Amino acid sequence: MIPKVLCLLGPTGAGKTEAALALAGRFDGSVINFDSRQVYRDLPITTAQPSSEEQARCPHLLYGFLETDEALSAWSYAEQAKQAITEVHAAGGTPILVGGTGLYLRALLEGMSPIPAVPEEVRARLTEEWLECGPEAMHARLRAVDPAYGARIHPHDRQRVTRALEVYAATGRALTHWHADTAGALGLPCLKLGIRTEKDALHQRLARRIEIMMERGALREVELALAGCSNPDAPGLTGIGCAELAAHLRGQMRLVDALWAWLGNTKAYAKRQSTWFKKDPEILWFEAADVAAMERAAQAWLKG
RNA sequence: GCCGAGGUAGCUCAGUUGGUAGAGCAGGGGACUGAAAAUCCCCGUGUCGGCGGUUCAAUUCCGUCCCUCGGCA
Repeated sequence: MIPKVLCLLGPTGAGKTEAALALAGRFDGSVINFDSRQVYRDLPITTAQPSSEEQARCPHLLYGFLETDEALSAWSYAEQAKQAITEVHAAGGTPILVGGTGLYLRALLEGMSPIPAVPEEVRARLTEEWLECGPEAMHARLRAVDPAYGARIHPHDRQRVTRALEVYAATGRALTHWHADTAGALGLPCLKLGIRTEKDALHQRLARRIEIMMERGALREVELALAGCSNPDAPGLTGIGCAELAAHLRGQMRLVDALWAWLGNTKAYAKRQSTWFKKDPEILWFEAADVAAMERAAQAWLKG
């Protein structure tokens, strides 16, 4: 039997955690994370992971399980999330996906192209070449091997240009060809519930949330994470808030400026998330506080 | 009161050897297939402090006034 999955999504700070607990209580749910930063063990405060009290109220999976210097690819995330869904379903619970990383959710529900893992040294070499040759030359190389993708991607988009080139270097196939195939889609029935918040209200919540994080020891948390990690560019340290506090701890920024930058970057991130989710016609949108309406929608769908 | 330094975009500032001005941040919109809280793209008329003067033309030069910040009294 194929598990029915609930999904709760929306921009950061919209109130997903509270709504998730309500849904979990109602439908015997287990919460499965799809947020790319809440996976880091040493940064629970800065990444706004549910507190231990909240996590005690129902099973929580895929939170805080990675070391700061470990990266999590979308593919790898999707594999682990599938496993988690299977486990929850086998135990008779309702899987509830909660998070805000659109790419991870897409990878899980719709699959990705079955591209083999690219050796680390290939990526390292291309990153170096980017620095040596510059964006225009690298983009010209991309257009030569994959004109279609080159036309879609801006020359300055370092991450995508080097990614396309590393896939070509490692597999001899253009990314456009790979994208014609997808694999790993589960065909899961999934009800997507979106939390929408009025912008000014969201911005106030985000500002308040930063204050709370500071009260809970965000600065100390980042200090310890930095101390415990030899790589200053580690994936876990690139999260919003962490990067700004790290700059302050290194003496590059006054604390007030770091907090201000943190808020600004969080707002911009919330906007990027909204832009991503806006394009998904499957999402049913709800006002932040209207948990009852979400429960009704979920109830009707789970029965139907 | 005197001597300096300033007053230009919401903020911090650049600039125009005279031809009505542009960066960063903030704000708005968008892209997105294994780094995604990542990585990128697009969007700038503002009495250039007020008023006079010189000039074909002043935000720019001159005068004067107002305001801010230092220093000296």
